[in-house]
Amino acid sequence: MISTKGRYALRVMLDLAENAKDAPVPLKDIAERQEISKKYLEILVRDLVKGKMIKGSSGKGGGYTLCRAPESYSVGEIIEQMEGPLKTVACLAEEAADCPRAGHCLTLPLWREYDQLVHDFFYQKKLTDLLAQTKK
Amino acid sequence: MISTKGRYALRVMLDLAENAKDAPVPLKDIAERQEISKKYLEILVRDLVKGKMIKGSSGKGGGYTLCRAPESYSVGEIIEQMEGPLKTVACLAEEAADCPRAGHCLTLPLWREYDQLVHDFFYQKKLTDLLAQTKK
DNA sequence: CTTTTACCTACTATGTCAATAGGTTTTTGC
DNA sequence: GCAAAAACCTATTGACATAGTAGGTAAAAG
Repeated sequence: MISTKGRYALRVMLDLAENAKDAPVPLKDIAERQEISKKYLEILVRDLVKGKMIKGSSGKGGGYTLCRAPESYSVGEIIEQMEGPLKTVACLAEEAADCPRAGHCLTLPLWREYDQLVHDFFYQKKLTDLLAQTKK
Repeated sequence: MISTKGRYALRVMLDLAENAKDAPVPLKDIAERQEISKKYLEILVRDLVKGKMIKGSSGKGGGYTLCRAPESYSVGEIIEQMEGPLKTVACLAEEAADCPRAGHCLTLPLWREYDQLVHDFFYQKKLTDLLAQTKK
């Protein structure tokens, strides 16, 4: 399950892409538009800043701006920034690399295939693909 | 993330498919082959029995047997039996059907598409598809 | 009537999620 | 230079799920 962290962060990114004219977008406005507690968004946004996906500027007239062009962000990288590696199954995480059953496990190929499917889906989807719907 | 419940249950089903000759397969044997605590497996197996996927018979010479032909079980139904509805995102669960943002949410179509992808993947995969690898 | 098996109830430690609360620093405009 | 507006920071909480463990009862066969 994709948690609110990832889902809200994606909405923040979309909101920034939509509402960035020239000035930074204050979190207060995003919170109101998205109907999400500003306090909670602060936490999420911090992770986005850490990941160099958005940039914050303090003070009056401040707010957040995207670091790159909207079409360059994949949904996958946003989700991974928020929730950690997009691993669908524990067997495929770093720590499980040494599973003694790996050689003959009947289910491992299935998880690999699934993991690949999910990864490809989210990394080929760009921020602008979601935005397109409104612009018509 | 798919939890151990779903993953272990799938392995139990595969073990049953592989080792069912004529007699029921005791859980003790499955636990040893799969290297999973028998005590924990008892809990998982209970859910499978409840879902009418396998049948248990008590007493000496007892054990578990599949209820249907192995090729008729999809991986999806096994996972859903163990972990509940295969919903990848809270927005798509029953309770969230009344989300006021649904009409103009930019992310909802993405989640729908993802959900469909996952659902199709797991429901088209049959138990026998995983088994095939050994039989060569 | 003993052994083997399934079946049942309860408990627990750990961790994550989804927030809330309250405060500090930075920047700009007046 | 000071007040307002914004980002930024630390800590805490309640609820829930996961991944088991423990100890027992019932049923069936030999």
